[in-house]
Amino acid sequence: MTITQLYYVLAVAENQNFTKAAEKCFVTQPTLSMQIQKLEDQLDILIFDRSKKPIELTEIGKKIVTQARNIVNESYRIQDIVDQQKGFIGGEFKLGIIPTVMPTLLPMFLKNFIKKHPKVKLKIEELTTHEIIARIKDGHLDAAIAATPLEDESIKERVLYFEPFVSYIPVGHRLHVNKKIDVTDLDIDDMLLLEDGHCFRDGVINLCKVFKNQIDDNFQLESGSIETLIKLSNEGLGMTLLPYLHTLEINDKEKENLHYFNEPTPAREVSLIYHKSELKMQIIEALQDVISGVIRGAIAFQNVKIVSPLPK
Amino acid sequence: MTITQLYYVLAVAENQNFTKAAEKCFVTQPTLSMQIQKLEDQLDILIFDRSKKPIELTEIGKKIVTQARNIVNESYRIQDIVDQQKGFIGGEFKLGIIPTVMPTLLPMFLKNFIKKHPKVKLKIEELTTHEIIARIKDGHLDAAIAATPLEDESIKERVLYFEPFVSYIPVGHRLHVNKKIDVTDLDIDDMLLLEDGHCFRDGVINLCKVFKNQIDDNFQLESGSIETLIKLSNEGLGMTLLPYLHTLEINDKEKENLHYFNEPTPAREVSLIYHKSELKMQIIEALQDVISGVIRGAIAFQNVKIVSPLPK
DNA sequence: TCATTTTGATACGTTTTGGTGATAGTTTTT
DNA sequence: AAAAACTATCACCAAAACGTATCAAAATGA
Repeated sequence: MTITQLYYVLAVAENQNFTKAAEKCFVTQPTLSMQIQKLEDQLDILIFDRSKKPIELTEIGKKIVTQARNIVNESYRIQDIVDQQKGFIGGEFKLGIIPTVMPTLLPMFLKNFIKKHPKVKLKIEELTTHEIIARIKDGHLDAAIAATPLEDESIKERVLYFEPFVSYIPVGHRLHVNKKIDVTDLDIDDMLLLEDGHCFRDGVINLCKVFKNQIDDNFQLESGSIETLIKLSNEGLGMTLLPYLHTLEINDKEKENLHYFNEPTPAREVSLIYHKSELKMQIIEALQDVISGVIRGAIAFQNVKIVSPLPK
Repeated sequence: MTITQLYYVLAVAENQNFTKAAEKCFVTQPTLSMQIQKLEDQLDILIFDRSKKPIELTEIGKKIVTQARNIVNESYRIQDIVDQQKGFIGGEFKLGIIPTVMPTLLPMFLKNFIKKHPKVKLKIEELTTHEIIARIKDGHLDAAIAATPLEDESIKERVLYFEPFVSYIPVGHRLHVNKKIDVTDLDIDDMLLLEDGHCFRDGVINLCKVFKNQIDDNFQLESGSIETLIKLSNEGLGMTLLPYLHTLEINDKEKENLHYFNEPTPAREVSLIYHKSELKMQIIEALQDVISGVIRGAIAFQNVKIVSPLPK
């Protein structure tokens, strides 16, 4: 049994296809077939059920894949230990970011980070919290930036900042006259929401403390981007909530529609999250340093109250 | 990096000697040297400091060895998963047993176990609790039988039985007239003890609740075996305590010197212990089944009070 | 101090293994 | 029925792993 064989098994399990798996591993398909057969022979079991199309794992195959992932990940840690010892910060690093953080935070720290750590090959992907959690667990992401707390056993969190919610209330809305807004003023029914899947949406819903059995979904305006929410709101279709960093980028005219909350200001907690196995911690810590550095000064709120990003 | 290379590193780290390590791995010394060099080259570090004699691990080498042990152990688990799936109970199994349990318990279950599980190649070693803990942690033992609780994070325990302490009081001793003995009657100063390192000794000391600052060690009779303790006691050199199973094997004359304790009877807890990683659980459970089977009936005490086997 | 032993590294030849390309045999898709 | 997609198998090659013989350095010991 070799680490390579286990790696091949993982590739086939993920792609459900020998040919594609071979490409991902940069070897030919026969190589992969033979190595996996060899492993199966040695263990005297079948890992894959080749009669099913697409290929499936056998019962024991599933258990072996779990353990194989373990071993392969642990083997990466050897290089990690060496890097740590040498103080080397580099190599490929896959970072996920949720959509409502990506456009505002990324420009703030990316150049800084690349300049400070040129040897790190950052691969950044915009993903929902749900996708992020799955990919951190299966090793396809090294870390991610998401709203927390996630309450997930196998994921660790390092808080980066607290980002207050700000109301965006168009002229003519019943709340537009109020200078400051209180959480109790909110009504989920005239609130423009992001599409399902965005944790910011869930945060807003949690904040509104919906007591009704279900949200009235006969006519619920939803959008995929915060930019669109603002435009819809301008059209008089309702108010909406924005993450604080977004409010720094809207034009002066629109800024007049911003209404801050009474303290304690509701806010989301934005964290750097990563697998509990703590692989590539040097890079994770480097990221944390850079982001904390740029965010310091950008957000200066006291007395915030964290809103859960999870659908209840 | 291969699992084999990591295994070689472990062997050298343990033996502090390439030649001996090579023997243990059933390869020649150049093979081992080359593979380790190759790994060191790939990682671009030195794992061993070859200038020291005997050879030493470098700082980073120590970390790598820890991780290598991890990976190698986890790789064994693949075979384990397969065995479990097949219901196969076999292969080499290294069991440690503490000296005060070995002679009484081993004959009771060994034949049974071998008959029931002929494919298991049992390698049994008599070791102190201290040695057992170390060897379970470094993977040289698969499981052990010892007095518990051990309060060790990385070791799991499955209680096999509670074995009462029985007083052995020779004719002429001040307590010989008492039919039953109470814990409060005990005096550490006229008690014959096993040598240092035996957990049964520590159990006895704990039982005696020594309030004095230190045991009077000007003249303290100690012995390496319980047989000897009985003989010394017969010579009038003091009383001693025996584990219950030992009392089943002494001759009728000596049986008259046995005095049981008032309830709650002080007893030691004897458990099957193993690493928390739960490798070879099928065999461990098979062992537990067999031992529990033979012990049932052999010990029928209610109302026992467990004495800690750890030196305080 | 000088011979002997121990021990790790090196050189080189042999065997094993991991890998490729071509192709055959299935199953699925069109 | 033909084409496409996919995995298994075969022959072959290059690289890796391993063994034997040998060397150099350090430790041992007389």
